[in-house]
Amino acid sequence: MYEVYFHHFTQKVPLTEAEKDLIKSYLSVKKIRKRQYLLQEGDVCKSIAFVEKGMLRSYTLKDSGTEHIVQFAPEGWFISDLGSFLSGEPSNCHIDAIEDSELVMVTRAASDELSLKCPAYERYLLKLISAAYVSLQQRVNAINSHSIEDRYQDFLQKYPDIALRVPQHMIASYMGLSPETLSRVRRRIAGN
Amino acid sequence: MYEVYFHHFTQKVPLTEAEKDLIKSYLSVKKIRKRQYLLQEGDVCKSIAFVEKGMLRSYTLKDSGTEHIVQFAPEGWFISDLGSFLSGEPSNCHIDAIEDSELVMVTRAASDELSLKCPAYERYLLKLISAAYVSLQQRVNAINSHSIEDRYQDFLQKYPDIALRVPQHMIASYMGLSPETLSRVRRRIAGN
DNA sequence: ATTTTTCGTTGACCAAAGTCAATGGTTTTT
DNA sequence: AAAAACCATTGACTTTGGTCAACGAAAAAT
Repeated sequence: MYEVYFHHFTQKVPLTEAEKDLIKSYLSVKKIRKRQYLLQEGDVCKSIAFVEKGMLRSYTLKDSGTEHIVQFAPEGWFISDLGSFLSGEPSNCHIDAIEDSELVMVTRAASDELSLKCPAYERYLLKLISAAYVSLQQRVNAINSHSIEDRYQDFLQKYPDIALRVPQHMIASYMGLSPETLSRVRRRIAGN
Repeated sequence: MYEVYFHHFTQKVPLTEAEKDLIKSYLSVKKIRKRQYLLQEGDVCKSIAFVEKGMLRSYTLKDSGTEHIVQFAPEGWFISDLGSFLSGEPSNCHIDAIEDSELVMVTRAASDELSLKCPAYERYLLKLISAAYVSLQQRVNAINSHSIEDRYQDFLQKYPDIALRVPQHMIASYMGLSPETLSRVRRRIAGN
């Protein structure tokens, strides 16, 4: 357990064995089955989940019942509703497992205490969130300035693993498209 | 000088006078005139700029020459190309001043050294970027799940100051719309 | 093994947004 | 004060993507 987590961690910030043990004492492990919720709309998001194995997604539901996928999280990624996690307000999104998964969980309390006791942990968090911010900003910019053909091809190139493991209508939802439109985009790309 | 900066800072993280002085010694001030560049495509982004006064924007240019505004930064906000700042790679966006502005600048080297010497500084950075991440995520979600009417009204409500100080075609660009479309949206909203 | 459900694709049609062009009002520059 | 540049709006037309409905294939449930 924790292999993927600490591998990811030490890629960003080096750790002594003592620090590793300290951090470990604040973590917990959670297994979750496909289709099971990690968070439901209205709950306060109390943890950040790091994915050791499997894949999760977060999404919002419109009144009409339509899903809008915010994020996919395969192995080596984290998932949470940071807005709710940081503010303590109820979340307006759902998180569930797309595959049977294993997670490393850090609660808000644990994270705050670790931040004080262990500068390396806070540094890791900063790098984690900075990277997430940068990639979100690229996503917004692509939405505003690239064709959906380009955006779909970028998605395939950037997340080939996700593309293979997830049904296409979820990718459409992530891109803000109807499944029919994504299907037509694929045909156009294939046939040239 | 630095009033707005430290006001913003201490809202998020408390500071002793000693810490304040230490941090001050790593900052510098920059004045920039309307239309002047802070960063151009191809440059490496070497600083984070905090806006004391005035307003800046970051944007990308498509081959066709069309601008796509990534972000506005009025007083109390920071602006940078974090991707380039963190990686040291050349930026693919421009930053310029929409109004005559005064900035507090932190270079990458200063930021790294401060992070080591002053935990409060690193904590501030974490909060700053976390907040930016949360608001970006809300933006992506709004793009994928709300009508442009709703998005425009949200923009007006969330950033009334920006809406008043910036020409409408820039807001259109920020929202990924043509100026004509935004104009029609406004008419529809007004006349209902 | 058979029945359901889920998925991706396709067609026909409709609605939304982009493009192009023109206009008139501001603001800036000179 | 006049000229130039910029800006928002509007109309006509085109393109793009959404919606609805149907179909067949594959996967999951029974």
